[in-house]
Amino acid sequence: MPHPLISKLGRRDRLSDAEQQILETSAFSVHTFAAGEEIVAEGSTSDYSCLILEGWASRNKQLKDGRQQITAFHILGDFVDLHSFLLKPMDHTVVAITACKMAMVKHSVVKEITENHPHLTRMLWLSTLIDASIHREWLVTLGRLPAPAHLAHLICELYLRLEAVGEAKDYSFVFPVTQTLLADALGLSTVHVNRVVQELRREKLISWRGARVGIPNFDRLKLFAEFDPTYLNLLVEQR
Amino acid sequence: MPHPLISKLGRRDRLSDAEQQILETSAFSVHTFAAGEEIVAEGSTSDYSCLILEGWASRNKQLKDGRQQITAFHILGDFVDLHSFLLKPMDHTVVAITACKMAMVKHSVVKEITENHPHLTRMLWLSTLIDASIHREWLVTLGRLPAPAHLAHLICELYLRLEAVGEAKDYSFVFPVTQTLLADALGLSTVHVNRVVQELRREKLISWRGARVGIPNFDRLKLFAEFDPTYLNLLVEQR
DNA sequence: CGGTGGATTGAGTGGCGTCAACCTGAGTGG
DNA sequence: CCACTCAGGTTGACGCCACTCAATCCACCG
Repeated sequence: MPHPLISKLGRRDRLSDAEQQILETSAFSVHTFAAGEEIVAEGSTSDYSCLILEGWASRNKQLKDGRQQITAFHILGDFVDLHSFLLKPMDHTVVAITACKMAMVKHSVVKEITENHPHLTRMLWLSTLIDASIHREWLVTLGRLPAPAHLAHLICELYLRLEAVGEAKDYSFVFPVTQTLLADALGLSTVHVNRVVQELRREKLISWRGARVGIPNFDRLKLFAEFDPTYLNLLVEQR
Repeated sequence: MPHPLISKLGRRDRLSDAEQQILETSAFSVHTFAAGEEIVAEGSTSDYSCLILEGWASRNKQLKDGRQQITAFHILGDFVDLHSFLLKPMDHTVVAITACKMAMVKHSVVKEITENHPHLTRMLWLSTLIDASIHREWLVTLGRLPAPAHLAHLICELYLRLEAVGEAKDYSFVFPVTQTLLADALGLSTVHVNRVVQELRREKLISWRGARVGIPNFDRLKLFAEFDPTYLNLLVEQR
């Protein structure tokens, strides 16, 4: 199987063989983390970044009273904390949602890429820009959409992102997130998330049994969520 | 006076004389925009980016019903849409809040920097990473803080950012934003913003007369807002 | 001196929070 | 094979934060 970051970036621009080669050999080791385990601590300064080979992770920011906000969900091929290459110290925690296999890449290797491989540098830069673009979309859905549309929007996004890396098809995917975590991502209470999930089920906008989410009619869900996939930059361009 | 982007980046790492020279000569022209004018349209694909030399701008995303969410405020030295260098098409609008003087930089110039000036490339990358870090902090304040703390947090952030580019001192700054715009940034209604502003005034956490905001006791405001400036990356580091 | 954008206020409503209980299914150990 | 545990999902009662609608006030300006 192809390297997940190569597939992910390859959806946005063509990578040369040499560039693919560099990415394939960039990791110095592969670590496994258990579900719930902290992968990167807030306030830490590391000299490597983590790329997901398997599993789901999230970026969390804690408040003083113990509540938290999830600012991103990450899946196969995501370079979760690539920004820690330049941003120090980390402004948030990275937590494994499921068991995760992560490729660890030294910052010195990233730095070497920026010194000698301008196009590949731009592609890595791009991947952090897409993260930022998703942050902006989340700001809109969090700030302005009612809770049901907000959840629907998140499901549209995750489906397309998963589909782009081959982890979803036929409008169905494995969603290993509890309603409690979902509440932290949507800025809601657990109780209200539960009611909103039931509403979407009742309206036949989604099905969700166990860990599997299904979307009976993607266009209807998109319309309901005012979802426009432009911000995911899923087009091949010269970059 | 020094070039504002040089001051901004210089707060995060040392720039060589050659790098400063490149930034100073990077603009192909300077444009002026009137207050309220659209600087960059959503959905457009331009071949240049804009750097603020004077004034305030915002990034806006519209909903179908005409409501909008502001995802960022930008001030002197901010490279507002540098990400459009790699991200196409634009996922949001850029609007002038006040009259704005903008330096226009061709993407071909940025690309040339990525080909030949790795450290400067990293510094430009850094500036987009700081934007993303601010987005994440906004997600937390929007999702989890009550409205008064949310507003207080925004005021702490803007004060420090303005102070870092010499546009604020002595805990006072010009804030040329109407309560309507503030509502769009905070994800609130105009009416409620008004009540929240009055609450902060009543509690003597801020003063706000005309366009000038004052902070009588920054530590109290920080505490009230749970504000921690780490995410602004205002420290000089090797990057 | 009327027009206009922005700030302010009041009344009524509803989305979402909190608290507290209860249900369900998967895993575990006797 | 069944009692027990426990995480996660579900439900009800009740209250508040923030919304909508609508009016009014104020400063500035042509």
